[in-house]
Amino acid sequence: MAEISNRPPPRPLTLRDVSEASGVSEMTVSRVLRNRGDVSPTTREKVLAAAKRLGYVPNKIAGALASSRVNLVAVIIPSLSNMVFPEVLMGINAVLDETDLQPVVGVTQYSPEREEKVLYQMLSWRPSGVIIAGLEHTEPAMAMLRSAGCPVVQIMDVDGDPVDAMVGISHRRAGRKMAQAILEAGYTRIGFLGTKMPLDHRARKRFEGFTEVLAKAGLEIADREFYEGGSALTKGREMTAAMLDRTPDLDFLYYSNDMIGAGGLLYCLEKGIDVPGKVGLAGFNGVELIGGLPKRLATMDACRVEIGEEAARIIATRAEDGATGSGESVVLTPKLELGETLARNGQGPVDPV
Amino acid sequence: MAEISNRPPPRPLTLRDVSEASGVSEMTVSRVLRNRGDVSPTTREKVLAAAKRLGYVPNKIAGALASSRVNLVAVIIPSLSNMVFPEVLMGINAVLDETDLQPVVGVTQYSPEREEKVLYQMLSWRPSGVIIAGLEHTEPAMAMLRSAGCPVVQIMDVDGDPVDAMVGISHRRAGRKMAQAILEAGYTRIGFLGTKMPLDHRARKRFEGFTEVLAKAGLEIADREFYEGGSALTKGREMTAAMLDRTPDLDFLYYSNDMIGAGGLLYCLEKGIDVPGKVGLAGFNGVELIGGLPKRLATMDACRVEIGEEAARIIATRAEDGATGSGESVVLTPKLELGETLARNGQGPVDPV
DNA sequence: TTGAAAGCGCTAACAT
DNA sequence: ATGTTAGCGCTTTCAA
Repeated sequence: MAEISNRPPPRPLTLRDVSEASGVSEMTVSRVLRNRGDVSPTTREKVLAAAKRLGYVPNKIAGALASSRVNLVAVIIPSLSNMVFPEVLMGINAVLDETDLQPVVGVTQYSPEREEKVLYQMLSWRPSGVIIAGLEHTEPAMAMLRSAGCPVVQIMDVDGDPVDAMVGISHRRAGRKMAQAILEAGYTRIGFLGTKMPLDHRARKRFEGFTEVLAKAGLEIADREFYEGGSALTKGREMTAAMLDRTPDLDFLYYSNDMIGAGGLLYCLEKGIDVPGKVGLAGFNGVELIGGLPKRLATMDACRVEIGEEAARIIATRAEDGATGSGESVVLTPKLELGETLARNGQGPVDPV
Repeated sequence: MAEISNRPPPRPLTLRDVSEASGVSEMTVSRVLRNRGDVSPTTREKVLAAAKRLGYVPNKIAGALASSRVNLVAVIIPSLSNMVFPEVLMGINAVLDETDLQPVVGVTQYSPEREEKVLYQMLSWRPSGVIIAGLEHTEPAMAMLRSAGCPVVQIMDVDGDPVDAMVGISHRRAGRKMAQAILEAGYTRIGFLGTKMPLDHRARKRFEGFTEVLAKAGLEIADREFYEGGSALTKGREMTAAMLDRTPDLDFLYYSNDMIGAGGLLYCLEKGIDVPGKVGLAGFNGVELIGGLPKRLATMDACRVEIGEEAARIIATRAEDGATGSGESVVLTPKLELGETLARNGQGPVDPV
């Protein structure tokens, strides 16, 4: 029996190895492996067999350099700990899976400096597209986005001007709509509970829209509470307790996200507080979890998965078309869901916004 | 005033552009930009200034090809919709952030075929390391991992043999420990509720460990219920209702994850069922959310963040050392947390496992 | 249908 | 401390 070495070669295999093993030129091997150009079925088989037998994995680095085509899409998001962003990623994944594009995820922790670094790193791979959360960036980051040389889609927010394309919802409008619904239901002593995040522009815009409508009605936020870190559900509980203790005459609590809202809801139910009779509650995001709570929390869907899908679709389409389009703008409209925690005296708002 | 064009150049900038703009050789520019070798402070400044002024972003594709060094780490996980995996990613991110390594995430949707494809894609970028969930893979995937030519860390599970390194917990042991704790607390009519996932080997192993201990005590699972898709919290509610309805004499419900457990807990509390007196409950994972529930659910910490950190640390260390180590095996021990839902007659287990 | 030559933009290795 | 030369492993382009 001839001696056959099965040890994996110490050096990664190259096209040349496949070429020699199949007795066909490197060029033809390359053509077979990429399904480009005409190759006779016989040759094709020979090459495929050799490649498989050797366990050849093409080197995309070299391929990308030679063709200046890279199938990577840079995705830059602030965080992974808030399910909102993994959900956006799911949308992106779902669409890119149909193409040969690969998402590469960078996380900024809501830090502009980290965002700048991550963006620089990603651009140095010359990706086929950039999907980045938000419209606000440092000046250097903006400069990089402008001269990225590939489609750039800014997501989640549409209150502002994009560098190129954008996909998202208007958080200012979301805040306004919620305020309107609350006022129409007859609530007037309203508390706000949210994150202590000066750099979360979207939360800020929602808050601004919210207070704007209150102001028009001659009202102000009656109390407010902010948190940082920790389990959102627990924080929601604690903040709610603190606030109702401090300002007992509040009749509505507006939470900047569903998780703290859920915590607040559980707290109120435990304390036997009549929701939404005595106190109404609302959150933001429309997370799936709400359906499993004892009462469905009022919320507004942030269209997370859809945003990811649309953004990916823009990149994918431009990649196919050879970068036809530009400046696409997809404005999604979050649905207001009253659930069972926003309806005073059994009467909900009439026709919000 | 001289005419200065500020339009971004149509062609991406190269080292050569910086070289010409600064009057220094390409090689020296390269050295400055990578902080390699000795460069006089004067030259250094000139180069840095030119690079910044032009907005030069190095091309890592070319760099990687020339140096055969790639700062990418392939991370392959089954899903993003279960917070477990984003948490692992957070651990990986936290550690890699200290290095110049970049994680690239691939999602398999628990499909072995997709896993194979994703792995192939990632390996074609010749990453500096692979972090992949699980010990079970298709034969071709195993072959790829074996000949990856870089560190491979299999995570989450340690019940089996790794290709190279592994970091995780023993799910079989976790199942055993929980069963033991339940039996010691005096529960005997036990129902199991979990996902309908033949490909979730870790859930399967927990279940096996669990039933193994029951069997030794002469017991069997008294009822079982499986689900697929949908909101875990809601499913937990529904399955619990169905099971207690069908088998009213159950005194314990073991859930394969905390989210469905939380749903079950909320349901029981609403129905006024005495927990843990009439029915005890336990989940798995140790998610943060548990702290915000009306009663803390018994669970077992799956060490998610820590697993990510350790895995990343192995890759990072080997990347520094020039691949010294090999075959590292980190076995973490999940803490059993009895919470407030596993203690019959106010008496918890004595000394589990 | 196949092959040969010439780079892609950078860095290793060797001058100087 | 700086420059020169020769590739890295592929694909593009042109030729046969």
